[in-house]
Amino acid sequence: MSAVSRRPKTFKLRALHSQKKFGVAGRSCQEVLRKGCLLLQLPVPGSRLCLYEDGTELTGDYFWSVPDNTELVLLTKGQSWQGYVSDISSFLSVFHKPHAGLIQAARQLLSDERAPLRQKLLADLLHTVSENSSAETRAEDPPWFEGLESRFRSKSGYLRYSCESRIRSYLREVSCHAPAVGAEAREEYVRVVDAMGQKLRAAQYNGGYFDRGARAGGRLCTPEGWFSCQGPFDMDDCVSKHSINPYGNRESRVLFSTWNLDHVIEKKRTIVPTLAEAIEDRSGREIDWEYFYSLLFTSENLKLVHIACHKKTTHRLSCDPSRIYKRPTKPRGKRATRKRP
DNA sequence: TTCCGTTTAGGCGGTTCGGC
DNA sequence: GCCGAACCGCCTAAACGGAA
Repeated sequence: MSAVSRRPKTFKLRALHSQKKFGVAGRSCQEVLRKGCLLLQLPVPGSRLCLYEDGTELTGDYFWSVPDNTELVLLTKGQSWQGYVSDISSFLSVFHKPHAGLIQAARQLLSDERAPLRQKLLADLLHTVSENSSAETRAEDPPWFEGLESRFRSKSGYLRYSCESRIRSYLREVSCHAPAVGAEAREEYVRVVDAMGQKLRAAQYNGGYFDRGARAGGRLCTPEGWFSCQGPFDMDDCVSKHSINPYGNRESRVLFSTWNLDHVIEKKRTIVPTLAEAIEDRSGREIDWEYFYSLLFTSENLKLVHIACHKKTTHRLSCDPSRIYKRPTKPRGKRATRKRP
């Protein structure tokens, strides 16, 4: 059947970033394009049609295979359209620096909304855009400090404290294990714990992990205070892309306390018993306590995870046996020889 | 008195293990 | 298989004690 004898194909046509749609019919791509340009008052040279759904360009071959009333976008020279993705992207860009009127409009929508899904989306949206993460002091953002002791005067200071507090509790737990260590090894165990304690104090209990003002590499967040979930202990990444900015508002601050610093190699089941056993069996060798320090207190073995990514099952991971004891230093005067692999 | 570091008590939710 | 106890993984708020 020739194109001339066929019934015209119908489309819903719109210009880029316009919500207004027009019905257009035609027997060829060129005819629809010509009519569309006339209707939308756009130049025909350089213009083209593509599917609203996914941005596929409508060509002559493809013309008759699309269903009637397919939605099209008319693009002029230099314009592009990737489908729904483009809509979501422009929607998000509006919220990057939201206008007060937009927040007001969203609040109004939420107050009238009854559908749970839309309520949830609007509430989440408002929660996110009403953050005041750039504020740092109590004077700049009093609601953020609600319920906190008066001694906390800055957000970074409080979050630093919160991290220090977590790390200190790890040290305490290691220390509490001393009575379980054999009498002969106990003294050495206490000495090792003391050494780790000194190093921790010098590092200010690694409180910088939660401090957005800490140097890059020493913190787990962006300079704005955004933390991303590092995923369960047995995965490289967080599939759900969890993220949070506890500096934003009080609710985020409270919610952040449910995030965990998860030991990849477990503290109580593995690291502490391994350390105790290594000290008991050391027979003259020197414990590499800095290796245990890195496992217990540093991001080398700690993952910041959303509560849903915190797996409480046994991790079944063990310490690296080659790093438990310090390597003996080679005697002076003899040149070290290297074994070929 | 205030500040600050540390300890204690308690909460939640998970797994493991042994008795029935 | 079910149930409860014990244990483990985290966390916070409140209390405590020493220093400024």
